[in-house]
Amino acid sequence: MSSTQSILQAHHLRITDCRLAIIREFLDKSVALSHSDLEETLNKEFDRVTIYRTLKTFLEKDLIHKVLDDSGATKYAFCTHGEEAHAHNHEHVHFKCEKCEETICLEDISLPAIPLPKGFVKKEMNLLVQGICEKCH
Amino acid sequence: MSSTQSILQAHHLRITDCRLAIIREFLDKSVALSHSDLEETLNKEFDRVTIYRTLKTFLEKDLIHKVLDDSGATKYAFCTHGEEAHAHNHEHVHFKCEKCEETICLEDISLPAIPLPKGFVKKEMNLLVQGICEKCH
DNA sequence: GTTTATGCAAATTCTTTGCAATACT
DNA sequence: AGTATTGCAAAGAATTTGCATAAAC
Repeated sequence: MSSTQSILQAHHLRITDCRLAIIREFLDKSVALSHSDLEETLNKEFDRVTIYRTLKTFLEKDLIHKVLDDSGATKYAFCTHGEEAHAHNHEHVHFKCEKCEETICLEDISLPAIPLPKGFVKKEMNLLVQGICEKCH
Repeated sequence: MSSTQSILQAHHLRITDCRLAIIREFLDKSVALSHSDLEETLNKEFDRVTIYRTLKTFLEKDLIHKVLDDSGATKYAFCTHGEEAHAHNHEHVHFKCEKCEETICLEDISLPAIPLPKGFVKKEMNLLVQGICEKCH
């Protein structure tokens, strides 16, 4: 059994071609992908609607998470953290290149505590750094 | 001449009712607003398309900036920083309440330097903190 | 008077929903 | 066999474009 298959099993999801293909995309590319990125790459192998539903399912099962983006398009990235180890890691740091528009996860960076005004409770933090990546320099 | 009018003049924009109304909204509410927020509040006083175009113009002239949001809707906030003083302030910290969905600017917080991988150049940073605000607690 | 912004219509794109057929366990 | 997933059609949002009219300078 392939590792992509066991990922689905671990999350109590049925093994289907579309789900396997989408997981493989995330693992191969290791950048944040939008619905339309997937639609293009999978080149009409699966219905647009199926891709929407797969992304929604993956989100609910915490296989992927949303990545903030200023373009309007919702992007997603695979949650690579081992489930147990980082189950409560709700802090994400991403870098988006303004030229190639690729967004990558900066895994190793942790955010400092942000002093919030009184009465505010933090649940999650997302930092998006924008600039030029090493490939486009 | 009102202050909203002089804001437009300072950015070399013609003074029109729609532009004045949208600026007033941002100044009054002091939270990040989406196109549909404005459409509702301005209650059909202006065409949907005109609001889109006004937001686009304001973005280009740096009167407003995009605020990251995980809902898919693009939100905008007024650039309150005095232009000269903070012209190069490309760091934004926002807090979004998961209950009331309001997003506010945390003006006074500055972000630490993020150690980027070699070859990466930072242009802008956006931090979105999500949780519960003091009103919804 | 010239230039720019607006409103309306219409075209695109993005996303969701319902339902019957199919695939998974 | 029973349940969940898929594909197709179609509906509903969100966003953009073209063009004639109206407003700003």
